[in-house]
Amino acid sequence: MESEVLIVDSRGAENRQRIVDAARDLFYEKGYIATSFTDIARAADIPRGNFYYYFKTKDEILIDVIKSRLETLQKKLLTLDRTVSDPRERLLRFISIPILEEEHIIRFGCPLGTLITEIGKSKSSKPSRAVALFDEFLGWLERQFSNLDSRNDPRMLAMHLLGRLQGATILTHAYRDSFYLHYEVEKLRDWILKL
Amino acid sequence: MESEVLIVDSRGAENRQRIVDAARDLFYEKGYIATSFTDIARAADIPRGNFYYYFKTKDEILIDVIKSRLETLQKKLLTLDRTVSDPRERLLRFISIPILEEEHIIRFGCPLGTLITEIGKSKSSKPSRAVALFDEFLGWLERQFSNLDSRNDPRMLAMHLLGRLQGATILTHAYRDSFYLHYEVEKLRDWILKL
DNA sequence: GTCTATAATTCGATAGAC
DNA sequence: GTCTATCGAATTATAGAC
Repeated sequence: MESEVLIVDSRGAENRQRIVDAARDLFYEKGYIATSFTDIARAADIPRGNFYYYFKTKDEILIDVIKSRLETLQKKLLTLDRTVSDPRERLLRFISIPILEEEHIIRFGCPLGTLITEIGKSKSSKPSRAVALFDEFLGWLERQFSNLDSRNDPRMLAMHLLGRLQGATILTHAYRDSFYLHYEVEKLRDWILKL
Repeated sequence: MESEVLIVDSRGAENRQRIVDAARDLFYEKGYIATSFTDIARAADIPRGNFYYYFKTKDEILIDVIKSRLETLQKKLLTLDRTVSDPRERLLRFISIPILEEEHIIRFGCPLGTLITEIGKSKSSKPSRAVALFDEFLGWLERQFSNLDSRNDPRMLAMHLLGRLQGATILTHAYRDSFYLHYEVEKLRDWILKL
């Protein structure tokens, strides 16, 4: 055993992160309600008893999962901002993301859309938290459309784009087939190029 | 007490229907998984014990709920076929349905879309049963588009229309606001008129 | 901070009296 | 066909030893 260990703080923080990562995957694959504490504990390889040290309720985990999804999303969009300067090209890159995630979408739908829809049917203030994920998308899209200097309201163009992708995603998930997703993304490409 | 009673068969069939009706509403408002037998029994005003005489499992109820939704849908589309002869006019009537159901969509989303999405994440053969609801829509839409004699594949046009409505519905439900639904339906109207 | 044992509740489901 | 009583399994959650 070496006297120097690089991983200094292998306590709390790491376990907590493991739980959030596991929950994030399970909420996506099985759904929020269908996922039990036992499921998460097993996936994160953390004993059920110890589990409660980190999270008291499922809602608390959900909040962190949403935060995690938000951070991932922000990083992706920031990368797009940095590597691509033309807003039109950014949008084209954006709509190709579902194609890249094709296999997951066929099996589980959109990670954001299905979560927001499911949470939307519950009471409490959870829905408004989840919708922050769409806000992030729409804010970014709105900025790109603004820079395209179109005659149309950029907010509406943003919602139109997001809505069509969500619709294509639902059909892809429902029919377990991505042929329509490809078709719709092609149509969106044409639409963006004409703006 | 009168010797003649008009309601002759107040047994099985009626109770069964009450259960399906209650389950149908609850699955829509709370979601399938979140709805318990107790919820349905209470809403249908049928004792939990007696409940099992009609349905053994939750899946069996789901099958009948899907059947019920399918019948309602078929009736609506049949009525459209009978009262409107022009396929273009039929399509315009069709896309105005979500507007008529606006309040429900804001609160609970699309009754078909949210069910299919939720069921889609479960195992077993349930998903394919639920997708029959989309099939019904798409079949009808396809026939209308065929009669418009367009250059495009009617199946793709049907999916495009359904997808855009589903997308608009998701955003309406997520943001608890129908302004975008109105905007999108207007755009669809223009699109249909140009076909 | 880690883990076991277990409480408390809810759920789907059954048996059997009426 | 109606209803009560209840079972077994699963789930959230806690108390407390280490």
